[in-house]
Amino acid sequence: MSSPDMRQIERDILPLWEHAFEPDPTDGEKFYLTVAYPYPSGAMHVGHGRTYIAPDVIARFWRMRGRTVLYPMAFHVTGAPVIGISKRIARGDPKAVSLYRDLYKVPDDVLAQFVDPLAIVRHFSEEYQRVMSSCGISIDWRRRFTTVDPQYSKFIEWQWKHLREGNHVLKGAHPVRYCPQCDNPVGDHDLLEGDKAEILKFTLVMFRWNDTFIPTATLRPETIYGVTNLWVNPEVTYVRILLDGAPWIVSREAAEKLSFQDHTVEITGEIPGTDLIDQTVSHPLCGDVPVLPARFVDPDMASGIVMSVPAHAPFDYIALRDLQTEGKYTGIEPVPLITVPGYGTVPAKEAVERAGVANQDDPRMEALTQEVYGAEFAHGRLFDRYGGSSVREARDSVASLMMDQYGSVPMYEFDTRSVVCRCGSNVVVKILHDQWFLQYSDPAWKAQVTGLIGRMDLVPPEVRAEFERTVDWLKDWACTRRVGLGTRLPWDPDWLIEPLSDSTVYMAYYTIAHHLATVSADLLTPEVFDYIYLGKEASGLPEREKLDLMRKEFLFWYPYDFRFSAKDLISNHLTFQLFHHVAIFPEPCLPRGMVVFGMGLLNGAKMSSSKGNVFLLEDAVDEFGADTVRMFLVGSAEPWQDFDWRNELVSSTRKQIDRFMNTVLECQAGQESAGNLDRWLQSRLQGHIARTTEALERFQTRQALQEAFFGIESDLKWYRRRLPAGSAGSLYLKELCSVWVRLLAPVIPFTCEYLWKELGGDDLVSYAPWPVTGPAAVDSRLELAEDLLARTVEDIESILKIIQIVPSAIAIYTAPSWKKRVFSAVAAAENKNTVVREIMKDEEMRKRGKEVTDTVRQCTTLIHRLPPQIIQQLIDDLPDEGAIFSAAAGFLSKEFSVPVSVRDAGESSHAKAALALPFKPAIVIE
RNA sequence: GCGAGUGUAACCAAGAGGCCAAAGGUGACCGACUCAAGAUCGGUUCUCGUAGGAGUUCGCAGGUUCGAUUCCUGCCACUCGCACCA
Repeated sequence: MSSPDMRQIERDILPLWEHAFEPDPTDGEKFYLTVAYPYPSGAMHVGHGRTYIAPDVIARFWRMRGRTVLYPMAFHVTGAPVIGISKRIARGDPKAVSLYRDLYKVPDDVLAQFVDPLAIVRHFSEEYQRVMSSCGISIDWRRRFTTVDPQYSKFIEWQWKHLREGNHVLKGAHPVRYCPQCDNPVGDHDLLEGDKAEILKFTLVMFRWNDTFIPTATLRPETIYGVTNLWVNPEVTYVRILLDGAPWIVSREAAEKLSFQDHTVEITGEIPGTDLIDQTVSHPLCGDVPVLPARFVDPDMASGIVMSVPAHAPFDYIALRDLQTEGKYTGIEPVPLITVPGYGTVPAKEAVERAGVANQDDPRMEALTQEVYGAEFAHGRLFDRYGGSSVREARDSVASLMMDQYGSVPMYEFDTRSVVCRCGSNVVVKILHDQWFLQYSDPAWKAQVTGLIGRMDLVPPEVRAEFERTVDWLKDWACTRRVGLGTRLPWDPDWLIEPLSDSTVYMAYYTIAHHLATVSADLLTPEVFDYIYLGKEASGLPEREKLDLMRKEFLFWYPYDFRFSAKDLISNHLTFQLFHHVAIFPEPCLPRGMVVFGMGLLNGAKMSSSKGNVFLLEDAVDEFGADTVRMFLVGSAEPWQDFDWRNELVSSTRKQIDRFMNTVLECQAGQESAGNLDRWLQSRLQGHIARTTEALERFQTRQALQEAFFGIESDLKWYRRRLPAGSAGSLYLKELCSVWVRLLAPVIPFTCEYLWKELGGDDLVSYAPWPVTGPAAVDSRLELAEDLLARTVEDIESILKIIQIVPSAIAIYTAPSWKKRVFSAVAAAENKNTVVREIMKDEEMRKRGKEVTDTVRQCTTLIHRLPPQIIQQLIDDLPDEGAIFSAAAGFLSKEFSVPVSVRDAGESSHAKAALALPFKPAIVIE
């Protein structure tokens, strides 16, 4: 191939950009965009590539439009994952070693250093910067930092001081999944089994048996009024314990679990379930009830003993019925306490009978329980004698009544069985103490965020609903950890600030990061940051000049204009950062907009490092070239849509870029002076410029490419087709190419930077002015004329295809002037029904009779089929079709290789000539 | 299960009441140029048709309308999130 080598171009261009994108404040307008910084624990794949390339296209676009653009990057290093990784590598875990050595291609000597977690992030942040640069991402690397830099920690301390002063940080207890073996809380990724298990909060209802408490666990404490008995499993041996000194009876499993939930537990003896059966127990809210046997009672569920409400719990009802069919306990009747629409007095009984369930071992019992509980929770009301409130309210109010007055305590339990840690032991629910929370549940704070969201520019607009839901749903967030990398909580240094909570306002840090790097962390007191970010004066501020500089720079950039992130972060990071911004920054510094991205697929399957289904970004750049990767990633789908990387599609993108480059280079050969055709090309170009600009203003990278790449390419195709044989086009093509190269520069900057030089540009295309439309260059009559010609060519082709004769001549008959008058009348008519009458008022027309009414009908159909925009143009000014076709007769002859004549249909007696209509000439092929 | 979103021809994807048999790209097929090509250029790509036309389509089933890919209802399938994890 004669075209220049892409990789060579990249090597030549990269040094020109090395310090090209390091903006300082100016007098002009700024554009500040940020993307969620990466956690550099592995190599970048093409999915990451798009996350940073799509914003780069936007950054480059605004830069060319004259804005001072800031696109910074840093590395999020906080948290526990790399610690786990380094442990696994140190242990020689084959999966981890293979992932890093084989997939991420880490050299052995570097891998050896990975026993230090910081070595991992250090290595991969270098990788990230190198690969991002090789993709042409226009980042200001001066501002790079990591979240464990001492200066950053000082910044976080300042942030948290404000959060605390704003009463957004609270201390409390919190139930977590906990592995007794590892002695640590466990997250989803630490689990072998049960990663979807949720923690449920049961109320332990304290029944009394002599001097001992028998706690029954329930999610529906309000049903206490309908308790008829307790259930114990006769096959289980329960234990007697002293819980915080009080005598209880629970299952052995429950005793262990309770010991993690804020209680001291001492096992003092055993008691077989059978010993409890037929005993009488009591509770102030339901009186004396007997203890009965039931097989369905699971000792590994909560306390292992349950209270029985046969009127409302299908399990209880059927277990009681099972006993009664054996003739036992026939004196017990269900005691209803809730009315619910759709059910009679005893809902559980009805549900069981409707389903025709035979006994308590029926597998459908689970679903029946859900059905009855669901209905009662949604629409049920307690009887008046129990307060008459809705089930929804009563559940909480009865629970707190029990807690306050009847010795109840909560017990946490998973909603699914078998939650197993990676280490193999069973996970329990543990109550962590002294845990700090960000109080996202605070209605006042929520309201501030909701208000902010309402004022923000969200792209695409569909995500607005999801943001609003998220704010609504957000509960308090446990924001401190015991293990991991990160900043210590300033007022409670035993705790580390959790990773999602130390990455919420760092966009403000970027604005001054390069200055902070030159300041000793010791000097960065909260007063210093208060001055820089909030303009608050304090006595004894150090390095006053530097601080003033930083204050000025912060005010120049802030607030950020757009934050970009993938859609999976809506429910945490993207929303958190809004909470933190409203808590700390004044109104003028609050975020302006967010753009939410779709996810990436590889050959139709989800990209996943652990499954090995990834394509590394660096490999992609090596194989296809940076511009190809860029164009594919932003051109195959809009940023918020999911995209699918397929190598064969990427290769064709590469060909498109080659084609573009060759075309631009060839266009330099045009020598003729510009003619009508060039004016047409120029006129069309104005539309492409306008639509490309509009698309990029809306972050529609794909749409922009459609216009700027394929739109212009297809015009050029028509242009060349129209050109006389042997012509290389006119001098105008150079001008067009100058515009074209600039329109594509944000997407394929390497190619365009190279071409810009070839076209004689002095400076970087990255800073060349974005093309603007020239209204004077628009010639809609010319465009209409070419449109007519193209439509006619299509018609001729379609006729030729069908009749399959070798033509010897083609005649084009343009519509006679009276038909033009009919057409205009029909097109402009508001009432299509009376238009015939209007036209017939004309003497001339009346003479033609039926011919006119036929023409009206044909015009109506034709008008219906043409775009309204063209109709408007035709109403304003019908083109001189005779002149258009005569001028193009040479072209048409060349196209179809036969003589082409142009005549007025009015002067022909040919039968087909009568079919001629304005904008749709009759065609006769012989 | 709950919340948000999506479903268009072989594939990706535009269209948001009549401009729609539905842009653009990819792939496939046919030609041209070539010793040759995965390179380039032109054409075709729902079905039927010897005159620019007709017929059947836009996840499925209903409904509103003179008219629906576009609006409403229900169903089905897929994607993301459901928390202490980046």
